[in-house]
Amino acid sequence: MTEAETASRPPTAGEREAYCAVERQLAILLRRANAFSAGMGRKVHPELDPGAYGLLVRIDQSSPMRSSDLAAYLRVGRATISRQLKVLEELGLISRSPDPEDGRAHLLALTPEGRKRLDDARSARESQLRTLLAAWPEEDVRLLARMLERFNTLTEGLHP
Amino acid sequence: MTEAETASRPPTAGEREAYCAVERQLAILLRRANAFSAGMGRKVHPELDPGAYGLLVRIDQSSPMRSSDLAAYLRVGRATISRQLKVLEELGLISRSPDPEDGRAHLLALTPEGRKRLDDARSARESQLRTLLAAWPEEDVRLLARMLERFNTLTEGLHP
DNA sequence: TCTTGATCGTTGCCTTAGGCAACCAAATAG
DNA sequence: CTATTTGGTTGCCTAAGGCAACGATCAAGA
Repeated sequence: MTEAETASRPPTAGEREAYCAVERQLAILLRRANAFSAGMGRKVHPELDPGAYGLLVRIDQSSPMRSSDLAAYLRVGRATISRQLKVLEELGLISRSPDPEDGRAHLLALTPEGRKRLDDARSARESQLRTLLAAWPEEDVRLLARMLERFNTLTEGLHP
Repeated sequence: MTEAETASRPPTAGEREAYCAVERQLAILLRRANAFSAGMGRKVHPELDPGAYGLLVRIDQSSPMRSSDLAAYLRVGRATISRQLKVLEELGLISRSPDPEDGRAHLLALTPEGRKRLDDARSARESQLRTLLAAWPEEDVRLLARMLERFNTLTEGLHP
């Protein structure tokens, strides 16, 4: 069956039930996200707040990058990113150098201190997650990661 | 292997990689959660904001229930729940009747109007999700739901 | 070349969600 | 009958994010 057919025909009862289940579980997860993120990063250096963590991860993956790219990737306005980057720069975790090819833009990169803090935070979060998932076999952990990744990929190409 | 053994021995390289992958995908999902929720509920009646939706779902599942149960379930303070319930009551979507067995507590339930709005919101969100997941076979959608449910269950028994 | 429009980043002002602490009323222990 | 605990509400605070406005820069066209 093609994707177009899948999108155009009415859903079967089974499909409706499946979508509804995803929708319900996502609602729970997203609703608990705050407390969850807090628990995830509480052990880390307190100045590295949960919000900053996501920025550092992405900068680490794709530096050098510009702040508007970061905003688009995280589906957040440039204003939000700008404010959070200012804090990260004041803490010495990132550097903003002028883009040699575009006088308006700045290029972001982790400082050595930023990389160290990011590694600390990452292993702390990983350890929290390990505690939580201790009873799962490794294949299930991998499967969860793969399903989440596939789902995240779906939201990649949305640009509103 | 028992759960205790799993929790106590050091992780293998493969396991570390698996936890790290889950951690990374969760970070992306949670970071995009705001924009995602907004997109999910934008089509619904605007007075039914994304935050209220999660409350209505839970009240629908487990009514009659008390507001402190709701707070514990969603991992937020009683204050937050109280304020949001006040709005929902003013909109006529829920009723708060005194608990006959405990003079301090109130029992929450959906009003007919609340149920109607919830059904509208649910089917709108379900439809958005269907558009997003159109290319997935039904088994994969079910699998995603099941993995999310299993993960959410892990956070059920946490009481900080 | 100069002008017009688009883009990058920043800042000000606003709303919303949520936490903490104080409080009241009701229940329960002694 | 007091003392402590618990359910719910409210006041005050912070953090995150959106929108709009702005300055600076780039790009395209007359």
